[in-house]
Amino acid sequence: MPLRLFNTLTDEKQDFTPVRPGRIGIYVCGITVYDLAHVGHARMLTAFDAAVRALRWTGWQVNFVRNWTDVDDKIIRRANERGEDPQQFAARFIDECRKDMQALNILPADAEPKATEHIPEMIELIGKLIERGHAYAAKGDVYFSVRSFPDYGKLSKRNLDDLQSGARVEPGEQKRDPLDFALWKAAKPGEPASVTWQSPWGPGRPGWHIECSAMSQKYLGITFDVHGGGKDLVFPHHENEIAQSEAASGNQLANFWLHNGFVTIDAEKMSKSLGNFRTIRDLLGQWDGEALRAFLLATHYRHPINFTEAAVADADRRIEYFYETLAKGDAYLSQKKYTGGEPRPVDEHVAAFRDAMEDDFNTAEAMARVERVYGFVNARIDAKAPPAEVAALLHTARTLSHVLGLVARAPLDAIRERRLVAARRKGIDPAEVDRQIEERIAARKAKDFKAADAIRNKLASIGVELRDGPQGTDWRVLL
RNA sequence: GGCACCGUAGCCAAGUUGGUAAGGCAAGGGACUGCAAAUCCCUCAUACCCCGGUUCGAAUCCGGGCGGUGCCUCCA
Repeated sequence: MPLRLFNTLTDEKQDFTPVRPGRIGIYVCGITVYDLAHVGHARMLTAFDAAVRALRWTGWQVNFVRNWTDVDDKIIRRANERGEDPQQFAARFIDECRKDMQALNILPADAEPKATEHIPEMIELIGKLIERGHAYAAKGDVYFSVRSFPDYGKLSKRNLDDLQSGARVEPGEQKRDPLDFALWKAAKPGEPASVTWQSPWGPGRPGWHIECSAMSQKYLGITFDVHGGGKDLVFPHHENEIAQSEAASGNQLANFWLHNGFVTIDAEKMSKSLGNFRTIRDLLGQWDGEALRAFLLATHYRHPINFTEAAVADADRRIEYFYETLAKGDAYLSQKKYTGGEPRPVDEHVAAFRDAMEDDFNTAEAMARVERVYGFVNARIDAKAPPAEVAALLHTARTLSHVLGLVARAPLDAIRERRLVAARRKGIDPAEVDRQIEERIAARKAKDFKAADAIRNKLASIGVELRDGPQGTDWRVLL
């Protein structure tokens, strides 16, 4: 099956055709770093990470660019409030964000350009726009003249007259038309030197949109394959990028535009004003990073996801099931002294998974396919199937999970780590649990099942579940 | 007001270039177990917000409603 992608530009699912055969250039608008990243950022990161992994796995040579916006009004304001230099402030949050990304198993992009490191490219692009009559300088600011670009609105399906009514001019702005937007902002009194650059129009700093036009062109060329980001960027950010890039070059910016849906909380968009804002960091204190990732991948990237504890718990259960199955499979093969070498994946399952991912990155469908494979692993082990058969299924489950960026750890390590996270969430003391288990083992040896059951019930009441097996007694935290 | 999106079982969620409803959770039954848990097997939507229309055939297309969300200002 060919790769099919839903394109915001055409509002339909289309067969993908690359600019250059076998290669895909992708630019995704990253994060503006003025605070810890939230679950919405996690969704964007996870969606495009899974997409890139899937593309590589299916044989595409991918050039993936994800930028950092490290200069903007909010960064400057926040940094000022804390008496910190804006550049250092932004750099600090990039570091914090990278920690979160690691926990979510997000791979680094091929290039992660920062806006502040591409000021000359932006100045050059702005110069070209002025030259071509699409932009004008006014008292140290430079604005893009929206009316000079006839295609304006083609991505967000808006017409200029509708926009006109809602547009407004901030005090101090020098716009000729309220719809025009800033390419360059003159430095204001008191702004730190670290966020002020010299330009032909005087000292200042770039507007938000121009960085993506400049950086995407630098790393991916004039017309590239895929441009992505959150749905809220469609207007005005991506619309403005298109206007800048296409007005400057006369060519299409990107052939496919992909936008991920929002994460909502209690069915409302997260926002600071509503106070329903959840940072990744906050969640990682309670949940396993892979469980969060699985939660985000369980819904198609374009649809909204409603964040609930129950939904994350559900995803957590799946990750648990995956690791338990891997551990059981590994144990089975080693017990059977299996030495069949590198097993072949099971074609049927690989094909079903691949079809799902190539259908507009349908991770929900793909997850269901993977789960089925784990189910087969367990079923065949229970049926005492030949090790070679189990090995093939196990290998398939692992491979496909890795494409989704799941199950990255050694099973036994993961199970132990996950249990600690869960115990912390529930306020359970692992050492105390171990002590009680010792007591119960003694009771069971003495055939005092009444005492043994009493201990189990006591532990169950605080959310600890015991598992008696041939190797002794193990425990898990109930969700 | 303009522009998009969404409405599928108790819950979550695929399927929407039409062909007769994936999967998960929960629930019930069974195997296994000292009892459990884990695991496996079986059952679980004549039905896809409502009303019309097109069609041999519609959850999928068209029209009209109802309900919800987002964007139109910074926002993943």
